[in-house]
Amino acid sequence: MNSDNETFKLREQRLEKLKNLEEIFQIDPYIINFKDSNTNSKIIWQDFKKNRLLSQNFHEKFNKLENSECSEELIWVSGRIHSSRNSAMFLDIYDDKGKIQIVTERNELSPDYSKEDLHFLDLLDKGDIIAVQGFPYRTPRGELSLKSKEIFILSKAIQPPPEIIENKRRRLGLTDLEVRYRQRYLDLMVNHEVKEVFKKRSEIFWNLRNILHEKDFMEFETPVLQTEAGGANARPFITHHNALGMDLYLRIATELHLKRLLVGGFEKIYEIGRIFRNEGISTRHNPEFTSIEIYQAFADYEDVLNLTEELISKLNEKCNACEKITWEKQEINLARPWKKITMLDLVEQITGKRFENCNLEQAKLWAKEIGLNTDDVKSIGEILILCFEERCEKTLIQPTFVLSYPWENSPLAGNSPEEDLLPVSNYSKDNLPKAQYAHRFELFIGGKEIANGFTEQNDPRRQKAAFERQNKLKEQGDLEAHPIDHDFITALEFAMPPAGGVGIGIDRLLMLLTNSDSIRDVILFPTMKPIN
RNA sequence: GGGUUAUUAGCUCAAUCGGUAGAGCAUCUGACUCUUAAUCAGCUGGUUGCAGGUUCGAGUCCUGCAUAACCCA
Repeated sequence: MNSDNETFKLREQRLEKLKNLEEIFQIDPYIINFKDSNTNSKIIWQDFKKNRLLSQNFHEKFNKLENSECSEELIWVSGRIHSSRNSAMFLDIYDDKGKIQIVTERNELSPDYSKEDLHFLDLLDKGDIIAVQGFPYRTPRGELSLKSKEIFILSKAIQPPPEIIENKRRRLGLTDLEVRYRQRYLDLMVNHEVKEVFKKRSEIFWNLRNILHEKDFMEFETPVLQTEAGGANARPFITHHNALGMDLYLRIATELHLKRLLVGGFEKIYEIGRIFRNEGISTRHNPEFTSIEIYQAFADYEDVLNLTEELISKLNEKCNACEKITWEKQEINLARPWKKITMLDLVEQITGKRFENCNLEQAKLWAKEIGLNTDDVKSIGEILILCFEERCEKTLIQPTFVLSYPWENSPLAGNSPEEDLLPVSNYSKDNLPKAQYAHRFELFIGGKEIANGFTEQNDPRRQKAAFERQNKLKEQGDLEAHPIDHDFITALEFAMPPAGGVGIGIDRLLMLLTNSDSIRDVILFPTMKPIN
């Protein structure tokens, strides 16, 4: 990352060793470069590929060896040198599954390993990737090791790795967050628990697909490049298509295309995909993140609510031993069934105000009593949402489904008000509909939104009205308001079956399941500003 | 967008009131065929994030910039 003298020197030292390997030992330190004429290297490489044992299998297979006992079976292992003790007599190498100690005996390696007062073992460095052929052997002190017969450098490290954690009490390893995120390979190389988090990430994706597959859901991919970015309220990224000579948006949701598939006749579908939202970066927000959206035809929000509960419970079973887990120092109990409460009741519980059977003036007065600014608010529903977001969300530590959202911020959900059928121009400040509730839920755990689902709006007239209302907000300067998607309205006009849909933020779910405080700890390469 | 804090050797960190830039580990050289944080001896290693300013003198004080973390909107 920098070009300091010391870094340069360490690099030069290693390049010198590399040169010695090449010139004195006639070894290519990147073994795949062997010449076709070099049959020896070719045979070694083929034999290694065929007979390599992973550390896990090595330990299982030879676990029975007694202290000082040496097996007669000749095997191959490989990995990165993490530590070298006693002039390379003991090398700890790590492969994907764990550690193997290599025991080398200088004098017993063939004469080829010593030339011109140089010993091959002295040209090995921490960070090098080597292959070792040898005999399984348990040292007198009791560590299962491999006694080397042949050692080959597969790939020489020109830069030293960061300090490797050997002992959690004393060594800190790589702690610089910037280096950990910018050069994640170093983080993975030396911080074993980081690797565990990302193994869990991979397993969760696998399990998610597996569970849905068993329920007859099909996975599809819909476009990332779109002429209108819809399906959510968020600012999109803009990109440019050269040949078409036009700007395109990166998607902010997968929703509207998946619902087109419901119109087409698929009944149980989902997409796991990358979503891009042009907003701030924080411990809970990365500009690109991964969501899963699931749609089920001839169903409603209750069906996908139950599916959500089942999915998250099962995923937790797969990666944690217990239903009681810890997140951000809070104990969270994922035992089912999870709490369900309407937004109206919840706001009443927390603030003592029930925003029902009242006019807008009264509602504003109550909101003011709670200490909320209602200057820009135009309806009771919006006040309710404000109270919920400002006063209630953070209190939802245990899994809670919040039900019945005001239609104002649910433009794609079913059960929109009758007034939606009126032309938009009929709305005026004094003629806004009273609060009415969409068939919608959001799941909160640890005070954070994890999932959002609803019965899908399938009335093209009401959907169009909702879009037009959003578009009006857009014209008034709301950058996150939903654009009108005429093509989607057309699709609805061909009739979409009643359906339930849910979206789950997978990165946040992973934060929960892996007890991570920052979204950057569950995303391999989080978005970072370039240096300079 | 606003506020707070941080940035010193390859790594992890010290440096009192503004007064010679320091340690451990790593690297390197050697000893030892011994280990598991191996050990022992020795040598290296610095434009203190960058650019200015104040001062006899700045790692330390001031201004700006860069990056990051945390908090707020």
